[in-house]
Amino acid sequence: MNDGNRQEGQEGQEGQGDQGGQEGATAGSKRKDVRRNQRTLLDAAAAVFVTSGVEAPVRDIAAKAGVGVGTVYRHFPTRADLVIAVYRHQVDACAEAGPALLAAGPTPHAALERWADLFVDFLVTKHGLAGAMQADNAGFETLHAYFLDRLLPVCAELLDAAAAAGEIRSDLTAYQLMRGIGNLCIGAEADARYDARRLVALLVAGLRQGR
Amino acid sequence: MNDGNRQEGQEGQEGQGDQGGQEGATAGSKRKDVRRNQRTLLDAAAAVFVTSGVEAPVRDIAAKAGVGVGTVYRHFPTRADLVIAVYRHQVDACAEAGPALLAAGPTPHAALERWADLFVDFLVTKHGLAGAMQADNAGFETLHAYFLDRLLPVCAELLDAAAAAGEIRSDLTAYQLMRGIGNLCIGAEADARYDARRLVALLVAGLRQGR
DNA sequence: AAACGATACGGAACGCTGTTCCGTTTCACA
DNA sequence: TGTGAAACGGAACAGCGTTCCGTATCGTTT
Repeated sequence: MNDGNRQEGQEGQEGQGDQGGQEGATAGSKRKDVRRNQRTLLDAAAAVFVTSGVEAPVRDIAAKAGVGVGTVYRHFPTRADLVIAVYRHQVDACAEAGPALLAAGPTPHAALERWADLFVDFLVTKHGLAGAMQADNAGFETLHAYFLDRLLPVCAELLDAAAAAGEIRSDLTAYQLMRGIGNLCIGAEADARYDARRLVALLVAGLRQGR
Repeated sequence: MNDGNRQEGQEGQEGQGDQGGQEGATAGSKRKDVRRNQRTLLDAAAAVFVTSGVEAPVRDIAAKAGVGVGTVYRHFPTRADLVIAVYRHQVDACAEAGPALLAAGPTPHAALERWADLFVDFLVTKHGLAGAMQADNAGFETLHAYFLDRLLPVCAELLDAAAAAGEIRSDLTAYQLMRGIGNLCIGAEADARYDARRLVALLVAGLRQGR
């Protein structure tokens, strides 16, 4: 689970459905230079995110890609759009893992535990992503919205299943749980003394109390 | 290297002990204007923190106090020192509440729950404090260190007592719990759908599992 | 009281951000 | 091959934290 990103699949994202909509600028262009820059930019961003975190200066990404900053903003109107584009399929994979775990796991609560671990692993391996995903983070609202759109239904499904099975108390919203998990992951990659995974496990365990 | 020559020898009180640290830089000055500005600055900062959060621009604080930015930095070498000075008393109160709750509460775990509530209430009512307290937050290391210095022993005491009483698992460090609580409070004040107190309670409840 | 030396003062200036703007270049199509 | 539309680069703008330094003020000394 180390590398993860790379361009793997960026070229594959044909962008047919694209419910997010913000991808309009970078869909299928007639011009070759546009497509090339788009791809170069995504590769450069992925590389810079790994070394400098998702809050790396836009100029760094532009430099790494060998383009001007204007080009970055033309392709990705906001930094969040760039982050989304880079991590889109990993988020999707996380979303798709939900139902699979629910079907496979011994109990809904076990599935929830595993799904949480998956989500945590994703967040902590992307330098600064958890922090950037914060709701109040100016300029990253789109990122926050994307995570919610994609993962909230999955989280709700797991939560509902566990509640229906009588395993957990049913009065915590999926939104609260998602934010709790996301918050617990903030800064985890920079602090060896802190184990986000552990705390998230504790939180999920806490859901069982007084079921 | 560039020409960033510092001239030392101005701040004469560096070796002065002052460990627990009253006010950081400017304790008892001979000059009247110094003391006056110090006070004005603290009042202004407190007011601005309430309205704009602890990450408010230094210029705003200076303007509110009617002084130049240079004055702010002379009194409080870093923004974190200003934040610490403003909230010191409340942090101290929180630290002192720990042993009191332990003595009063029915069980150590109940005391831990109440203390966590106290800490959460403090954090969420100070706009942005939880985020600023983050370890990786550049320029706020001092703040992080102060919270740790002050509250970690208290948290450890509560945790140890609960563990000794057999109420909780004993393999979570006080540091991890503190960071977990702090993290869960991030952005709580800006999001009505999110209830940090609730999630922290869940986390603390999770400590009981498998005791 | 007046002059003096120390030091605090204000705010311009610096370096670093994200973002916008626009003159110039490149591309696809005719 | 010509041409117009679109993308390009990067200078420019705005806003941040922080530093620097000439000037103003203070407490002391004569």
